[in-house]
Amino acid sequence: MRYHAGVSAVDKTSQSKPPAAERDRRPRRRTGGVTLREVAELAGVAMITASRAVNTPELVAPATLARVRKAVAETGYVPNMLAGGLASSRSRLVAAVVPTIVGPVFLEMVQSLTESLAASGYQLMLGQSGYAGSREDALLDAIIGRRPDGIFLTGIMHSEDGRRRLLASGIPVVETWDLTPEPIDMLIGFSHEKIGAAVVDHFAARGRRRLAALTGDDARALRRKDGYVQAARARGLAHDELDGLPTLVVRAPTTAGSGRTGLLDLLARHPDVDAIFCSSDLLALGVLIEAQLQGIAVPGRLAVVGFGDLALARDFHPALTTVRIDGTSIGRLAARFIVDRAEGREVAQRIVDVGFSVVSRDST
Amino acid sequence: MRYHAGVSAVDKTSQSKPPAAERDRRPRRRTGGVTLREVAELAGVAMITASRAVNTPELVAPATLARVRKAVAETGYVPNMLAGGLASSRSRLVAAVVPTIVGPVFLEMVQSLTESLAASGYQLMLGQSGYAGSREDALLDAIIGRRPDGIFLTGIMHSEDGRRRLLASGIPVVETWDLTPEPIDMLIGFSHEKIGAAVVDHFAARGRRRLAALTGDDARALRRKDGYVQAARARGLAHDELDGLPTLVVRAPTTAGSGRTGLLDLLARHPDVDAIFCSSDLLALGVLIEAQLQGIAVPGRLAVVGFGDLALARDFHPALTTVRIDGTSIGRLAARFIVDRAEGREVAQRIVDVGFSVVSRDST
DNA sequence: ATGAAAGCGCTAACAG
DNA sequence: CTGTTAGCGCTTTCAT
Repeated sequence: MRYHAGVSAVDKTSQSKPPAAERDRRPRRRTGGVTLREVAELAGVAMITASRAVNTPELVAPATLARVRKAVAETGYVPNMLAGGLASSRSRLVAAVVPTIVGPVFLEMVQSLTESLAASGYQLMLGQSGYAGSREDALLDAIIGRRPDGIFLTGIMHSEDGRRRLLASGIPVVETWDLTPEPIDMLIGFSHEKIGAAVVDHFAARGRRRLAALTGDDARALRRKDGYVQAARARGLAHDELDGLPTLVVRAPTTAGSGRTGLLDLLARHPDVDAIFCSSDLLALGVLIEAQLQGIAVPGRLAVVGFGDLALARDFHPALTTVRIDGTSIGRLAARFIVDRAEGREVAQRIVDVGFSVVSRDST
Repeated sequence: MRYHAGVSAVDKTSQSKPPAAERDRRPRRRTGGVTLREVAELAGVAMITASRAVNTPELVAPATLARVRKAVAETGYVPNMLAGGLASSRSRLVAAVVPTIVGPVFLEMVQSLTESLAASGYQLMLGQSGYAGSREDALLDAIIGRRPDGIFLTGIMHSEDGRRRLLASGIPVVETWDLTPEPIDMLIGFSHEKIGAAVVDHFAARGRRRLAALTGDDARALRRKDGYVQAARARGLAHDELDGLPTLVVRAPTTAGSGRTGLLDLLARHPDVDAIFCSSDLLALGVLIEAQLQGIAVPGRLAVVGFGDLALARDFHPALTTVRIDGTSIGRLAARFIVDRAEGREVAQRIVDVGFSVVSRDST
């Protein structure tokens, strides 16, 4: 349509008022949405007043507020939070990093985090690092570049470089799902070693003497296994010839399929095993499925404990004894920590051990 | 008080001197990070050149590029994408709305979407609408306000108001997981009715005559059930006295627990049922568990079909026949659509029916 | 290939 | 309670 004049035509722009759209002088992009300026003009107030009406209505006189609200409704104004975030250094964005979203263990946590944040007007950005943590570093730049008001990490950040960059960014960080004496910033976790020990207690209390472990090969699962083996040794439950316990390590992410084959493997090598601690409920479910198929009575001849407390663990037959982590609490607490920080409040307790529970059901 | 005391958390590379540090005129906040200006100064180029070196290195002379890169490395500069997004109207953020992240059906899709987007430098924002869709409207403002480069919707946006706002925002939208002749913008889906019909075919081909349905009460599951009942009627498989089929509707989200009680309910009322279509794999797994407990042979006396193709469906015994949706493809395709749009390319086909497949296993 | 100027849309700092 | 002013950090436009 319009040919961009732009050339010649000196046009000193006596910038008095918006010229009648007759000639565009310096064409600059306009995103095209309704802006606060238009709302303010329509309401007959200054931009900042319109801004206050939207963000802190309690600071605005009722009559003014009503006029601005009317203008907002008429124009369909939606605040540009990118601009707002830039001006105020508050993006109201929180980044979460999970190894993978598939695989049910972290879901409850992410769900609770999303909801709690949404309730405070924050939005979640999701990043997947992969179990290997390979993408973690690239993710970090993508995340820090968005200047989120908080970063939620599943697990501890081990890479020195990652820690440094996170620290340098000045963004509040919550590490979760593990414990360490030196978190980057805040920490909400539990002890994987203690879980292993608690499972040994559970088995021992039920008279099991021949413990075994079936575990995924990710770092935290292996630490649970180590805690389990240690505790078994301490109780004199270790196999002497093994200098430990019969253990089978399978590739993460774990599946019921590897649980099924894992059981067969384990029994082939150690037929007298009478208790298995699995590093995930899926693995444990696989063990239960295969045990049933093989006519191995659970809990009669074999006791099984899982990890994660899937909904299915309760509904299975036999119902699965498992270790429960309260993901909902972790998510909610993390959201509170981050929002508190973002709004300038001090977080009283920076390291929280949320613990775990062994949910005793029919499989033991 | 070690971290985040306000601005500078680490020693900022002994930068020579912030110019004109003494003549403070009007104090204004500084977010405290390294900015492009500092990089440019250190490299001895204009800001815009530094910007080009970072974003479009092919437009910059090699020597200049090297100097800028060095400055970036020395300062630890991370571009502020909020500022960049504001200036360029390209946030490189994509919003995804799912009913819930818990409940495994959408996960595969979200995972694939996240990864595909990340590969193109885009980040996912996650929003949960709840099955009722109640929060959908509030979510919409939160999303539009962030000016994402694309919006991914699980399901069709039905609310007129929502459609209007989405349209008005001018943001590319991908609706998924369903079909409609009039999508807001782009659509990647499949027919729930046809799924119901395909399951009837599957049962009929295996000689089943007494079909039943066990279904969650969310809209799409009910449409699958309707397609199922219609097709059964068309084949003369309907119960005359019921004017349809034995059907039990349970509250979403569905669980194995409701599958177990559902089976008992259904059989109590219709003992002759020989095939059940469940609206989710979890429900179907519950049916399998309870059937085994009751000594009902599957598939001998009862055939069972699920929906979603959980990993566990394959590993169960008997392995579960189920309807598979290729969430990975949907996610990948959606990412491509959105990125193409964001980068100004035209999307050739705006409506895609990805279909589904009935994965035949031992439960039928 | 590089640069100067002019904002993107909004809010923090002061005044009144 | 309302307004003025000056940017947040970056990229676009136009000009070398």
